[in-house]
Amino acid sequence: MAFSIYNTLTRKTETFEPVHEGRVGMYVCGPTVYGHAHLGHAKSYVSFDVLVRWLRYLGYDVTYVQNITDVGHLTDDADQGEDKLAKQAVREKRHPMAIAEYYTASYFADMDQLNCLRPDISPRATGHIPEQIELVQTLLDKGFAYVVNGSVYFDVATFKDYGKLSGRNREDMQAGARVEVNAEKRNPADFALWKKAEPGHIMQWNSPWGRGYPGWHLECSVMSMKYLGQTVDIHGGGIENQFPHHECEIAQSEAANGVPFVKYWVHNNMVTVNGQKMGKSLGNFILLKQLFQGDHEVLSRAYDPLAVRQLILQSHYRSPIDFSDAALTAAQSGYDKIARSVMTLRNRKVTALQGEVDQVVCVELDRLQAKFEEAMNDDLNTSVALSVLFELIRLSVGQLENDSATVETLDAIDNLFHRLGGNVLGVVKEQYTQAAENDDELLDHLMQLMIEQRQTARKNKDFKAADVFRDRLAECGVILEDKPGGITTWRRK
RNA sequence: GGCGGCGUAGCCAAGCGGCCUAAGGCGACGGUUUGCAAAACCGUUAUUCGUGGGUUCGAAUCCCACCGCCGCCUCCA
Repeated sequence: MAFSIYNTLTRKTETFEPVHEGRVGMYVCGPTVYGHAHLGHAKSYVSFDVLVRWLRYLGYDVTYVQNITDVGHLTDDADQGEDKLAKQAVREKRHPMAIAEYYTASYFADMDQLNCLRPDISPRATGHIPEQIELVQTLLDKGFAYVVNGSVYFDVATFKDYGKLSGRNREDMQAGARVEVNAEKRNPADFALWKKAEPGHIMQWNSPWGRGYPGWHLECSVMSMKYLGQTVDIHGGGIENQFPHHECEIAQSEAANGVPFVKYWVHNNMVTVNGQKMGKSLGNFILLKQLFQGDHEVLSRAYDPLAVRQLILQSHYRSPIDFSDAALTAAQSGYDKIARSVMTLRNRKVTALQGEVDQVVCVELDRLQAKFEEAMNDDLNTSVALSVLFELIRLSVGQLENDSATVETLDAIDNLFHRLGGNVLGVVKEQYTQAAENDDELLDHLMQLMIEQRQTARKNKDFKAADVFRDRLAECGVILEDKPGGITTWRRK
């Protein structure tokens, strides 16, 4: 069965066939780096990470490009609103590029925790200003754009396909227009390609039209074309970007190139928190760092990044997901079960006997792999794929209870955990350690416990036992030092 | 006002015309195990899919109506 994916452009699930056989170019709208990543980023990038991993599993040579938006565009196309990066820069009293640098590093750190593979290319918008100017010039030359007072706008009336992605037409939008009309535009639906910089605007560049900065749809078109060609196989992003962002990308790209910009548009759905849209003003805005540390009033504890990943994969990427403390707790329990089962299996391999692979187990493994592949091929049904992992656990448990299970049989099971749970879903780790993330704190507590036990022995004049404590700890590389006043401290050797 | 989605057990969630008297996870309950716990393991937990009609030999799955919830249409992943 071939891989099928839902294409927003055609509103159908289609069999996936890349433009060039065996190779896939995939572009995903990346974050604007003016703050730490939040739950919405997690859902989006975990979903696309699984898509990349699945394509690679299928044998495609994937080039995954995800931009970093390091120039904060205006909040709308009218001459109002603020540049988000500049705003944050003022708040933090740092240069906008320092802000971008800082939050880019933060973003990658969070995505690493979620076990998202790094994109092959992470191009920065500010590193592609010449290319963006070039595209604007092309559009002007071809008559799809016009200059007004140092700004350049795309003339929507010249592009007949405008609205094909989002199912809108210009008439409807004019009827329901809410955005204050920018007097410079010929048509309210026209969008900025290049904006004239106001005197106070920090991030600005020279252009044929004067000092200014690029419109917010431009960077994705330019960087997608530069690294992946005029027609990319997959362009992904959040559903909220379907209009106007992606619609505008299509318009400017196809007007310039005369060929389709994207073959498959893939959009993932949004997250809610406790049933409501996540928003800064609603008090339910959760950053990933807060989630991983349990540092938020709606959270009862810290959650393992991979448990969060598992929660995301439990539902479909095109369905909205509601994050709640209860949902996270449930996902954490499920994740712990997988981790413990895999650990138990791997530990057992050390002592198991050598021999033949159990053929009955093999047949079952083949069945599970087929079920997994079928689910993933069906528009990435990660929920069913994940359920296969739990079936695999049951199979594994059965073998662990069987004293004559061979290393080879256990290996075959582990191999499937590794390939399906690890390589594809990214919830099974390569290596598990008993140690917690915050080892130092744990160590402190354990040492305190040890010292208390030894104090009790000393109080009872059981110096022999007290010495055994000290000697055994010394063997572990820990030195105990008895200070005056009955205080005992410890240090590493 | 325009566009789109959703409503399946206590909770999350898959299924999208017959294999469904509906996966999987969490929780709960009963049992095995345990000095007691924890963990682990076994079992039970929806004859029914928001409500009411209709189409069909057959519907959770298609159509209509109604009720309820959510998102997008302004930057947002």
